[in-house]
Amino acid sequence: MATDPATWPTRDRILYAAAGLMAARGYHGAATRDIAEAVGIQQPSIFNHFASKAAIVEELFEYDQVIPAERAAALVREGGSPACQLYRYVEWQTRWYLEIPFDLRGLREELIAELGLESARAALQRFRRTLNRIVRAGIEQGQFYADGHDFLYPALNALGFEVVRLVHLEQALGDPRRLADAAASFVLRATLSDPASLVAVRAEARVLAGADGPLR
Amino acid sequence: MATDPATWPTRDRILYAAAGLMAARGYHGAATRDIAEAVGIQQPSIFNHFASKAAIVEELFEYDQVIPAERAAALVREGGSPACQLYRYVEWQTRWYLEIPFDLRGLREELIAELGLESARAALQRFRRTLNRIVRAGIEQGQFYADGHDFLYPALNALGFEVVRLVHLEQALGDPRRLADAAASFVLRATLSDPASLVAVRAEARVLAGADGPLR
DNA sequence: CCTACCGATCGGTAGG
DNA sequence: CCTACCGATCGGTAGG
Repeated sequence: MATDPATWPTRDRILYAAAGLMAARGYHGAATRDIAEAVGIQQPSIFNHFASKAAIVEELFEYDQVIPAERAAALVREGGSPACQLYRYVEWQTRWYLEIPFDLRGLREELIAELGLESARAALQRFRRTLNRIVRAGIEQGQFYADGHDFLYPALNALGFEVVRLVHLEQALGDPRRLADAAASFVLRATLSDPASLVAVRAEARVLAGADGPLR
Repeated sequence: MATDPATWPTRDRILYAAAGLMAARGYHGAATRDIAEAVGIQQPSIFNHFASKAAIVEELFEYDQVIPAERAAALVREGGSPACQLYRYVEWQTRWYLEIPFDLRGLREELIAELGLESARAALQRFRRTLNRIVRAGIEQGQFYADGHDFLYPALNALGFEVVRLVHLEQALGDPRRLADAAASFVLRATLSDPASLVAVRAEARVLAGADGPLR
């Protein structure tokens, strides 16, 4: 997809407009007429591209849940210490939300159950399992502080949210890699039993990722 | 307010039902008819207690923004090191969300602007200023890691969310004070330039709070 | 706190 | 991708 939404195919422009409006006013607050107006088409034309309003959201959850869950699982398969896996995931997540053009903050988890979005539900479950596995292994091996994991999942969510917020404020973000490292370091400082080992974790991650790991 | 919502005055039961439904389906997804049904009255009767649907939300923001902002400012006035102030605020916030009966997760910040809720807007601004002051002082004094503050505000929000989620899952939470300490410790480990100083920060907070500080 | 009801807006369909 | 339109539901009012 090109960087300027105005040049995109209608289908993608619908996704883009829907995401933005739902981020501002929530799923029920974003009317299909508002979405159509932002795209520059009439409201019923939306249903030539999507079977329903829920189908638009389902596709947005692909970016917000399905792909991140797959990536987390892939990073675990690539090995490394639990802290290294966590570091690499947060780093990847940050760069992911920086790269995609959609504002996904309107995608509250409750929508998955309300709209019956099966693939998103399965992805969320998979992601939580993967994260739990990393945390449990890290605690067993003494790499993670034993009590910190209660807040890890919401902390990850919050960092994702914050990155999206910063992107859509068009704030000066600086280098994506620097921001990704800052986010991952924040999480790991809160989680590592020995925060001084963060330097070693970062080095381990760099080796595993190679000099210039691709985003996807 | 008693612990069983069924025994409350109608006005409070409207607040309780509205909060719960908005947490599940968002502001626009929670219809006044749904709220009335949960309360056990007819839909138009709601407007005998509140001038509008927005007025219900405005009162809920009192618990979610106005009171926390006041408390943060009060804690700063009570002194102590910046880390101590931050620790005490997170601890208080956790106990606050554990104590109040409302599920406030439907109160997205964007609602404040959309509905023109002036007191909530002012409180949010005040809270952010207070938090920035603490963080700036902590960095200047070398107590906080200089790069961590980007993620502090969203991290605080996330912890609040998570506590509310745990409460409404009716999960075994154990001692509120233990959970409050865990939340505050999580934030401070991510923020302190020397995480080992957390023990000293905790001790400083205990002295300032006295043996048994009241919640309000 | 109720019944009766209002105009506005909702997601979606028919048919081209 | 459009116009015309549907039944359902929305927040809120009138009047008791």
